[in-house]
Amino acid sequence: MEKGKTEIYLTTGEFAKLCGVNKRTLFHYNDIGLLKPAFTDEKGYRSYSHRQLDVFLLIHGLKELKLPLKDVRDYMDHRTPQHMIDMAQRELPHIEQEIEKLQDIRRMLEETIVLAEEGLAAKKKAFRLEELEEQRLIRSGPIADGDPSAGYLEWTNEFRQFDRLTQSDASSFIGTMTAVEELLKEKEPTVYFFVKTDRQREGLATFIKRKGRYAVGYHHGSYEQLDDTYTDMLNWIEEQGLQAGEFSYEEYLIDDVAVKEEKDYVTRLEIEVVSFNGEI
Amino acid sequence: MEKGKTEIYLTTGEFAKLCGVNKRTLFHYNDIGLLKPAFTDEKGYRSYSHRQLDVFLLIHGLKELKLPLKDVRDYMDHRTPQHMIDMAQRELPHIEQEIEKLQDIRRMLEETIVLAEEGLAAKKKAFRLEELEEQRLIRSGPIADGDPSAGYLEWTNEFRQFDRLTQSDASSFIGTMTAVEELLKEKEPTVYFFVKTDRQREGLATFIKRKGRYAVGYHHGSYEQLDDTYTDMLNWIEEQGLQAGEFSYEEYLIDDVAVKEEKDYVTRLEIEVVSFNGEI
DNA sequence: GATAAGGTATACCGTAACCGGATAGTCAAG
DNA sequence: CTTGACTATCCGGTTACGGTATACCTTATC
Repeated sequence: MEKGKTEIYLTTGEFAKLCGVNKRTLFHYNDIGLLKPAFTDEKGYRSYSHRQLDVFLLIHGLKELKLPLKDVRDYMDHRTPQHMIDMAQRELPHIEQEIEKLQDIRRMLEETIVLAEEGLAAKKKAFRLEELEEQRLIRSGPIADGDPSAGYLEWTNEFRQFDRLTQSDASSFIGTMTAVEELLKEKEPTVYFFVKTDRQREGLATFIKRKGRYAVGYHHGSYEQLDDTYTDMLNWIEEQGLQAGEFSYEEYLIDDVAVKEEKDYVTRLEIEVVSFNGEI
Repeated sequence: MEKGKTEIYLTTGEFAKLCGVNKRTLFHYNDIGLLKPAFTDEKGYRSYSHRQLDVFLLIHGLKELKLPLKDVRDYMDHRTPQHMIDMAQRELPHIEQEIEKLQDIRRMLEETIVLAEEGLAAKKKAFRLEELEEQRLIRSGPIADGDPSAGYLEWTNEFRQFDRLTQSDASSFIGTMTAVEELLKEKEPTVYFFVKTDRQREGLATFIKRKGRYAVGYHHGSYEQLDDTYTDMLNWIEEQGLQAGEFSYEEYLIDDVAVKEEKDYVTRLEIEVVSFNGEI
């Protein structure tokens, strides 16, 4: 029909299949003036050129990068090779961001699995000693009793602000630590929030959790009863001829994320331990 | 207030900021029963627990993986540690897929830039000789004159089907090749579509574009006039005391994707070249 | 050449996942 | 005790589609 070069024309259905989308999507793109068929015959039947696949793929890719179709259309309306180059160079960094976001999600899911598995395997009141490695923590300031949310918000703001600049390898899950001597006092103990991290971070308060022996146990159920398990653990430490060290740590293995009821929560407790002679 | 462990409560605005989303999103999640504040006071004021951030991040992450919120809610309604583990393990492969999709888009944008830049730099009718490396192509069958779309559709179907299994390092852009001897005949020449690839692929017809000397030139404008440029190029080859080889190749540097009008298209033409004695 | 199967365009309505604005109530600081 | 900044609720709007009904068109088949 055409005298020029090979041009292949497809019906809406064929082209939609080629693009891997619903036919309605192509109608929609036509309606908003984003991608029109190469031509439409007198009966209203549309014909897309095979070359328009590239255009569709570009649109589809930009949409994947969260560009609103309106913006894509604005580009398409004024497209020139230079605009194209500029736009592509503007968008390339967004791809990296999106990939890093996905990697964060992957880390979260992987960690969630690990925590949930440890929680499922946790035996009640079975305390033990473990040699733990040094661990770098990003730690909040002490959470005051009066207005705890102020300190928390301040810390998370700092933290997440930082997090958005330099991509984090930090765990997404928050734990808490407490001075052991405050654990069983009448008044509320001073606690610190932390997340684990691998790297040193300039400008964020980090804290080194000491390498050494820890008593490890699991608390099952509501956080209200944590004190009981702490008491049991401290007694157990004494029975072993040992002495509690400076800090205790809590990690929430199974919580809101994995179960609905508080009674099913599982929390991992660690208490630093020293021998009676005071050595670590 | 609470006698148990440190629990921090935040207003909707604070929690929204912590989550990095609009406050309305939290209302929405409440409305659809996905994430409810830890409690609501008698005046309707909501309080979210700081621990609910994890729940929000899980929801947000799953949404990023294109899981409908309805499905997320179904999970949340029946969450158990085992369901959580199963779900996370189901979703992890999707993350890889999403990442690969983004990498495909990156390749497309990068290639688009390269092509557009070459197109912008292309001088009209300035032919030259280039030594080109061997290039592996995934090539369609000959596109018949009678019903060209049949062959094209068959090929792209094979190709894209294959593409979805083994992740491609193929270029997204399609070129064409033609036997030189058919170029200037009266009837339509037989053309083949191709995409460049690096790897060998079992089960897909590949073709090796020969290493060697090529005459290279650019055609500006509509594809209807390609014949003219081909004629000029073939004449030029003769003037150089050379002879055209077996195949010619077309790559579309600037087309629909980068400009609106056919007159601004730029196409790169390559014609295989041999010396008069018949050597390559 | 009639028919049936399947494909097409138009029109209208519905959906998911929000966002914005108006209104009215609430709270904290000076 | 007022002022400014927050809060909840209600209503409607937005984006990017998807479903369905209707009527028309095309192709393969008998």
